[in-house]
Amino acid sequence: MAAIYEATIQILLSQGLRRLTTTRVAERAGVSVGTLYQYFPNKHALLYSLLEHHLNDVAAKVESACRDCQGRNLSDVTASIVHAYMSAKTCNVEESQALYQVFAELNATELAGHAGNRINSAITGALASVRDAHFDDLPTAVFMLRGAMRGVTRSLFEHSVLLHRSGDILDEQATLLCMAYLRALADRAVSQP
Amino acid sequence: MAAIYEATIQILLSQGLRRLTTTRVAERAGVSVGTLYQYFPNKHALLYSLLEHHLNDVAAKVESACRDCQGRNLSDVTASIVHAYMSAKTCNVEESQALYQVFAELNATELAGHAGNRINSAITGALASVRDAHFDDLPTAVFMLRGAMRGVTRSLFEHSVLLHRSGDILDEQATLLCMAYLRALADRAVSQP
Amino acid sequence: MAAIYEATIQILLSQGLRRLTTTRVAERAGVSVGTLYQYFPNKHALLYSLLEHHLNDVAAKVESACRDCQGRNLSDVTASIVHAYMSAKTCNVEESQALYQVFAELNATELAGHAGNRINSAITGALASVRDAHFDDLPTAVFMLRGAMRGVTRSLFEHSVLLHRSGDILDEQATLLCMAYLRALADRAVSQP
Amino acid sequence: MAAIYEATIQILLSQGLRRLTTTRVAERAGVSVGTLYQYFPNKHALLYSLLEHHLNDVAAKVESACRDCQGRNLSDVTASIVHAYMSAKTCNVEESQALYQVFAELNATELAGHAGNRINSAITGALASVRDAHFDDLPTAVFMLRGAMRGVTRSLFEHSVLLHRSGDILDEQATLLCMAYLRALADRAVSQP
DNA sequence: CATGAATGAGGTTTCATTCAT
DNA sequence: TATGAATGAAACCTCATTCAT
Repeated sequence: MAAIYEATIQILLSQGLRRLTTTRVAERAGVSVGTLYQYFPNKHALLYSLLEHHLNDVAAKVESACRDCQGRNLSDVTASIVHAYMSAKTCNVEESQALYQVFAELNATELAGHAGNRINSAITGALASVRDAHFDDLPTAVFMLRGAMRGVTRSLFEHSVLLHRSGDILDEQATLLCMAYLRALADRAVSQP
Repeated sequence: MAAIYEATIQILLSQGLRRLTTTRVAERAGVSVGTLYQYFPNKHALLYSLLEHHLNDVAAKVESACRDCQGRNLSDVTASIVHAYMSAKTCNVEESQALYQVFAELNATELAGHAGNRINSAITGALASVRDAHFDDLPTAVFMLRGAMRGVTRSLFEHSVLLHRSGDILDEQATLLCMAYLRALADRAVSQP
Repeated sequence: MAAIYEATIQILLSQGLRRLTTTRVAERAGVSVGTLYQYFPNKHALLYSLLEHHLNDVAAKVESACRDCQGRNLSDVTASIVHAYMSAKTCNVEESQALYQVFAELNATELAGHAGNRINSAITGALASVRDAHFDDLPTAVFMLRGAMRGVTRSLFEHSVLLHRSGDILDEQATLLCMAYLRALADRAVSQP
Repeated sequence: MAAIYEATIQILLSQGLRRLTTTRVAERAGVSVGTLYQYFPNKHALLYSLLEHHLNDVAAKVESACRDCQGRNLSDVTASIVHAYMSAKTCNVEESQALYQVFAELNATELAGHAGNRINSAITGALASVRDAHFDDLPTAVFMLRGAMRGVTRSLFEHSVLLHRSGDILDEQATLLCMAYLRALADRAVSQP
């Protein structure tokens, strides 16, 4: 089954979602179509499952990072979250990249919903525990944060050249982006009681 | 031809890219398939053209906003850019939403490349003209900015509920996000000469 | 479309329902599969339509015969009905024979229902109008009559040799079968008031 | 093996011949496909065997009834035969009903041939032994009789409501149908020597 | 013997595209 | 120029059958 996942990703990258056929996946995975259909009831389920795994991986990493930085100050917490998110996405570049197509095809809202909620909760918890800052409207803050990280990551994959650019610049910039925003939010909360 | 574009978007929204067939588009547009094929050499060209229009629209609006705020201070420039980008995306919600699928399907890098370059240039020019701030690494700053705006917008469309939320909160938050980032960058440039 | 019907019947006879594929039907009909699917939304619809036509033909012939013998005596009416039914089935031997398989496959109850009701009504009307006999329980009589004709016809097709046997013997025997039954029923009704 | 037969019938009734797969049969029977293939060389053999059993059952019951009424008068003999046939079919409603599909699929002529010959011989013998009647053309008489019983029974299963109707009416009517016919035949033989 | 994962030919259906009218 | 019936390659999926365990 790992072979099937792997094959799916390879084809997604080399031929695109449009040319991803169950037959081709099976062939590349070195099994027969019939075998593929014993693991997944249909093509949709295969893609769904692949995406689910990926999103859960990301969610797990973010959750873990958020647990580990509970109660620290804003700088540490933000850096942890951003790093966890971005490295989860970039540690397996091919997979991440391949899945963007799948995400658009599947009505991914539902799927993103589950993993998305896990991420939301984790980040919300972490931000609420920050020692040196307070946020009035956490849901909005978290929404903006995720949007920003997501967009930056997505753009990163499109300009794949940048991926190999002394890797940490973007991580650092993304942290700066998020931190500056959160600090601004927190300052506002203080000055507008 | 406007009818064909319109029909394409309708079908994209109601049936998804997967079920978008040239026959269905023609039917919905009230013309015959043959006619459709006189305007567009093939299906790909139709989608490509649709996306191109959209991206050029956005680029044009951002360019216009950037021209209008040349030489102003950071707050004004940032607010202008963010507002131009987000309102360009949200003024025609259905279209924007529908096109996400197309964007993923087409190897959009090429396409985004052209309109993308226009946007990059415009923002770069605007930021360079800002009176009260200076940026060492403009390309990176612009890259981050676009990524952030893009991600926020994308998330917005997925949680379509938020679209109807007292409209300007997100615009305002996005501006805050971008401005805080740019200010932080500028401050850094000053203190690390 | 006539070519498609014809091809379907040919294949049903030569290869059986099991080997009847849409591709084969199209090929034999001299059209492409695509064309077949422009006339019939799916395989089931093709078979259904074929069967419907046949059953309606039979129903029409029986109805016509029943109209023409209104008010005659039992002998004439019975002979007319039996002859109409059997000749409707035997005038197009191949078609009738081929359709037995289809009838079993489709949950034909529904289909037979419509044409079946037409036949029932026609026969009921004819029997009610018979001058020299009266029936207490017409529904049952009609049910038995149809069952008998049907079974005899069916057996006839299985022993296709008999089809070429001085054709009218079976028609005559079937008439005898039905008439004897109806006469017995009528006599009973008289003697058991 | 009884479990396999049973499972086959269940699936035939619940899903239809089209969805009857060896895997499904095995699963429902609580064995593995491999095991199923140790009892039956292939799917066709399973269905064939099932049908054969059924037809032999019917044949055996008719034969038995015919033996028991040797030398009686026409009424008794006819009633015996009809009752034997119809009760053989209705004692196991589900099985009978399920097998109609199989009968149509298999080129049943061959199969029906064997059991059919047994039934033919039995009925022929019984009719030949009747004390109070004589038939010139026994083969035809038997052919008609079987056809009539068969058609009535088949219709009965299609209108499954009727199955629960004070059970014996149809048995009685079928007897009436057959007896009237045979009596008419016998009378004719006498008057047309 | 029993098992059931693996096979892959073959079936149904869709759809981009053409071309005679 | 506009039409839309026809095309047929190619997609998804099923299932009878085998064979290593």
